[in-house]
This record gives sequence, structure tokens and C-alpha cells, in this order.
Amino acid sequence: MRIYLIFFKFESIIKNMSQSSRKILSEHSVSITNPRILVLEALLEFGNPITIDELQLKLGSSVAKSTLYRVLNDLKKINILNEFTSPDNSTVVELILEDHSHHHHLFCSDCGEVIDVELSDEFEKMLSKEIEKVQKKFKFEITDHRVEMFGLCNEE
Amino acid sequence: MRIYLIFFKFESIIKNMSQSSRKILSEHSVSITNPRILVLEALLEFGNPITIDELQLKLGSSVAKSTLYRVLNDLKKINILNEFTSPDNSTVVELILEDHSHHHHLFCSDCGEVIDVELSDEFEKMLSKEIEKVQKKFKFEITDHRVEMFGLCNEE
DNA sequence: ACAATAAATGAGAATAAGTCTCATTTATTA
DNA sequence: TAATAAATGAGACTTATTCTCATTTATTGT
Repeated sequence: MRIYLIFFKFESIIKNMSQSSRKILSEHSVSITNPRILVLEALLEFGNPITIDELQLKLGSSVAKSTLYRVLNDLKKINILNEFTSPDNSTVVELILEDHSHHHHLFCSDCGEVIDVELSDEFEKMLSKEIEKVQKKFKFEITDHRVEMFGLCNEE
Repeated sequence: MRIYLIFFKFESIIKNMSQSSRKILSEHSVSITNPRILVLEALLEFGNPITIDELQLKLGSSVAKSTLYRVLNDLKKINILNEFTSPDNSTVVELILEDHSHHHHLFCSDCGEVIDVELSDEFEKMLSKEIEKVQKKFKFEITDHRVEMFGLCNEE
């Protein structure tokens, strides 16, 4: 009985992933293709920033390497994918979903894990003020910012 | 007369660069070699974060490509070189000198320039508090952080 | 100052991440 | 459902970085 419940729950999550993926694509008027769905599903399923290596592993041979990179570039173009480099120089990729508000990143220097972190509104307000000052001082038009933290996760 | 003064001043700056480079190397018990001096001089002279491409250009054929990368790795090992990736995915490198206090980076998305930015003590204190919170929440031991800002320099 | 030894270098081969090409397949639309 | 445009797969290509190894240079003990 329990097993069935778990199975159904799992099924519906999977279905949702696929449907979410389709929805995301159609909302951005990007044609719905298998590789795009697979990549989106993998990203949704993982639900955290992920290295391209790991993503490739997850996808196995279901998506060609060239296609994977192409799909990632497509997602970047429609602004739903964020790409950055971790301290150990691997490329990390993460979906930007509406329901995720502005956030920052915490890296484990040991295992390479990347965690999304939200900082307090109070802090963000102060940061905005600092950015305002920097804009004036350097005559820059600052469009974005991020805070990165590095450390050890202390997990086995 | 003026020309001579300028010349001497220039000479002494150059001499200082070379001497500073030697000093830096010996202080870290790293053997003093020509390529290492040349790389350090170039970094000191530029005095700002610099891409590896630009650094290679500055050095011309005076330092072999393989040696340049080796020297940069040497400097990283003794913790006087900071390396990071700019938003356009080029590798940027910068000396960490004692007299430079903690700072952050401002990137121009247009021309690729990278500028060192210091934020207010007040802000840094608040950031430390936020980091403290994150440490507790995620059971991390946070050892370092950085703030990055992206925008346009509005220069021709 | 000099010889012996260890370390660093240069040149180019090797590797790996990411892009490109082009023939084939798939999605979209009318 | 056929016609057309777009996306894909496979592997060639590019480029940044590392590696190899024969030669050169720095360090050290005398």
C-alpha cells in the first residue's frame, strides 16, 4: 500500500516535471523538443545549481553533447538559465524560476556542492545603497550583482 | 630637464617593480627566476585585475605560454594571486598585496574591464553577520566571500 | 667562486571544454 | 498531412590549460 502511494507520488512528480518543462518552453515560444524537455527535467529534478559534468552524467547518452550545450545556450537566451563558474573552475548552471527570488551562492571547496542562499532584506537594501555609491564613483551603470561565499560543508 | 626627471622617476618605478618582485618571491621562499620576475612586474605594473590574454600580450615572447601558466600556479600556491572568471568567461588574475585591503569586483559587460571596489566598513560588518547566519543555517564553515557587480562603464 | 644537484624553463604534444558543420530528423503551420 | 523551417547527432574543430622531456638556470655547500 505504502509502496503504491510512493509510486503514484513519484509518477505525478515526474509528470509535473515534464509538464513544467513543456510549459516553460511554450511560455517562451521555444519549440518543444525532446532534448529540451530532458534537459529541463534534469534541471528541475535536481533543483539546485549543477555542474555541466553532473548534468551530462544525469542525461547519459539521451542528449548529444553538442545538443546539451545548444540547449543550455537556448535557455540562457530566454533568460531562464544562470551560468557561473565555481571556485574550482567548473561551470555551474541553474534554472531561474519566477518563484525563486533573488539569491546568492555558497560553495563547498571540498565536495564542490553549490547551495542557493537568500540573505535578509535588510542586507539587500544596504547592498543596493552600496551599489548606488559605486555607480556614482565609477560612473558605471550597474545592472546586476551577486554575493558568493566559500567554505566547507563538513559532510562526509 | 623635465625629461630627465621623468626618466629618473620612471627608472625608479621600474627598479622598484623588479625589486618588489624579487622581495615578494624571496619572502615566500620561491626561487627567483626571470619568468617569475617578469610576470610579477607585469602584474604590479598593471596594478589591476587582468585577463590572462592581456597578460600574455604584455609579456610577448619573453615568457613561454607553459611557463606563464606555471608561474601563475606558483603564485596561487603561495596565496598572492587571486584567480576568477569574468562574466564573459575569461580568466582574470590579480595580485593580492598586503596593502590592498579586502575588496570586491566591478565588471564591465561591454569592454571587459575589471575594477577593484572597496565597500564601506558598515556594509562589511553587516555582511559578516549575514555570513554568520548562513554558517549556522547550513552548518558550513565559511572561509571567504566576494561581492561581484556587473554593468556598463559607459566609456567609448 | 665553483661544482654538484635540484628546480625551473621552453617548445610543442596532449587534454578537455565548448563550438561548429552538415547530413538527417523532428516540430510547426497551413 | 505535406511543406518548410528549425533542431539534432556525430564527430571535426578550436582554444585554454596542462603535461612531457630535454635543456637551462638557480641554489647550496665547500
